[in-house]
Amino acid sequence: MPDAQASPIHKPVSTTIEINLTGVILAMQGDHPVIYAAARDAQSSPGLPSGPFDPLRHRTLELGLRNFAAEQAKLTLGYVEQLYTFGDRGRHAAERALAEEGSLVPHVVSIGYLALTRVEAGAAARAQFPGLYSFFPWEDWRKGPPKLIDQSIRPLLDIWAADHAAEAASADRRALSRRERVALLFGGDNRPFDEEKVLERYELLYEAGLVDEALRDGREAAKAWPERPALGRSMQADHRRILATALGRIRAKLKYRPVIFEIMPPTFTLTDLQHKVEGISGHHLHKQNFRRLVESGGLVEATGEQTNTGGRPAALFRFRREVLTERPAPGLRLGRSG
Amino acid sequence: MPDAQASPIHKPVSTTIEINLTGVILAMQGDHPVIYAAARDAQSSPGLPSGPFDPLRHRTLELGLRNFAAEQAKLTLGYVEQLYTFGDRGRHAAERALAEEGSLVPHVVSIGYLALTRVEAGAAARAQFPGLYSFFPWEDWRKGPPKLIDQSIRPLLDIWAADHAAEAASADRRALSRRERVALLFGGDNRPFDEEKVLERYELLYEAGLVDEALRDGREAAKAWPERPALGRSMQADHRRILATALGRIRAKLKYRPVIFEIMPPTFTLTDLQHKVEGISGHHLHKQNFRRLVESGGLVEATGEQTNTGGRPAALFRFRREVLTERPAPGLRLGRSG
DNA sequence: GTAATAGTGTCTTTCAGACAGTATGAC
DNA sequence: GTCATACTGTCTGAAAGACACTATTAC
Repeated sequence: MPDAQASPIHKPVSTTIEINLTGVILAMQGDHPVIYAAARDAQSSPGLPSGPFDPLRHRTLELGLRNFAAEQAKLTLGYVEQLYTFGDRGRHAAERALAEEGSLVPHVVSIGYLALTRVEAGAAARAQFPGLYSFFPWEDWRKGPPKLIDQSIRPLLDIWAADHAAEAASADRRALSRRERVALLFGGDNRPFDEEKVLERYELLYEAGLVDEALRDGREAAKAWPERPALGRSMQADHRRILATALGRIRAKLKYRPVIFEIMPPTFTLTDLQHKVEGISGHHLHKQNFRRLVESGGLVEATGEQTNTGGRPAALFRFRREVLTERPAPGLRLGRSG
Repeated sequence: MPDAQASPIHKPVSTTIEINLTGVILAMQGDHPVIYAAARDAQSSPGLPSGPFDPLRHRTLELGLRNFAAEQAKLTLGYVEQLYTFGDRGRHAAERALAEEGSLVPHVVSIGYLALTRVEAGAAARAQFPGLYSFFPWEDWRKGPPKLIDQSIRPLLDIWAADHAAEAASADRRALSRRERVALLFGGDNRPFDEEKVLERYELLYEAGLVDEALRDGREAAKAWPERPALGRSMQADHRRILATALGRIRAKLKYRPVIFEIMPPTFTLTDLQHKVEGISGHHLHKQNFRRLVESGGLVEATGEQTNTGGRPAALFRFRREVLTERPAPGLRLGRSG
């Protein structure tokens, strides 16, 4: 790596760079979170809407993303937020090989975005909106701890951690051992499962060679697991990693910003609201506490109308925009269980 | 990246794109936060360490940034985190003019980073480490509400908000009015000052034409304030915006991650810890509550040693690494005042 | 009535915020 | 002693978390 010591003059960059914009478009179908993802054909993995940023076509990065969403998913996005910029070399294995031989294949840096939208459950569109948890089955704790974790993930990760137990003892004290990381991220032993650490869990599984990232460099892929189970569906390129980032982000954000209402219809029942929040945060909530939080927190107000859907009619509510000006961080300071 | 049906083929991007990496390197000098920023000469505004990402030289984006920090600030960074990717067209006004005539001047997208480091207060280096609050004097509430806000900022923003009072009433109900935004971001009238909203405040001031962003497009610059006061020092390019992002991020992160210890020496007194946290978060803390939080939260442990610096000797503490594995979000759940 | 869904009342534990005090050193 | 800094004990009120109970509809 040539060091131009403190000189502010840099040689022109010798490979072309391409900026890829990729969007996670999240919606709810009933109580289940879904994302827009299309597969080229029945064989290939689904991919998120994406495309190259072109400063001549797109006035800003975000407008570029909105443009791709409109073209590919046929959706006009409302809420959009930038997540993270992924730039690891080897993002596309094929490109990498070429690039290292000095060709001019562009290096790709991708910027991930999260968009929230309301989608009418058109039956035709359903195939294009797979369930979010089909990609991360270990993240759905609404029916209690997923069996997948106890039956597959933890046993395999224990083997993976045992491999390094010896080194860990002598190693750098600043870094956590593999065993500690597994315990921290997947809970168990009275340790809580922190639903926000979606990306960290995904990266641990990737590091252990238990999930595939299509076309990524095969650093760890050689570590063969003869009886490796299918841990969720994979996606094109690094889209599954971007999706993990999105899920972690929105789970965190629910707690201090009223983003959930971007996904709710204009009026809704509190039970519906609770179920959708549970769908995203991935665990059950205590009903009474949820209602208290949401009502006494001034997040919603009754419309006066009611639904009738089988049992006792439910009161309809709407989002109270005024909270935005009343409280610094209006969110659903959600606790656990219920 | 060719895609399924919707918009399969994208034309090759016709302008070259350059990715700029820019780092905010934050340290403490005593109780005061400082950043690395160098000016070319006495006349020009200071700038953060930065440079173009070159995939042939830098294995990852972050390594590229570390490289520029080493070259320009002569610092080997420890903790580094990505902040945000800024891509507005017109990031460099001069470039923009050329690019719109179809020339091949690159469009610049910049990725901001935050790094935390310990710096020995070498007197020689001091000039290169200006105080953080010299760029955002309205963010330092340690001595109470800054007079600048009451004497300059709020009166000017009130004028700016009054300009739009009429439109606001009729306008889109989803958007907050100027008056509401001012009240929300700068507090007053029994509204709290939310110290995390650093970027939002900066952007409001920028929108109102009260702060300069060197070389940015002059959309709002025409709005002349005849008696405009100096609201903090400006920086090169969009560096001040990146700095605002960094300050907002670390103020938020302090509360749920033990990042402060990246800046602390290996052992420290609780008073010193409190003062440094106050320096970053920008307001005073209640002493007893702070100590209770930090000790009962298991964030620190006594070393058994003591200092003697004038008064009663203070017990020395060190960071307890074990919290990382004990609690999901170990931070200083700081309250207000003191 | 029974099943199904909606909604409430209140207790306990935890913890943030604030009070006012005591302890140990240099001089 | 006085000044300066370090440290502690305890009250209060707001919520988070959990308990069990009542209400209104369709059939």
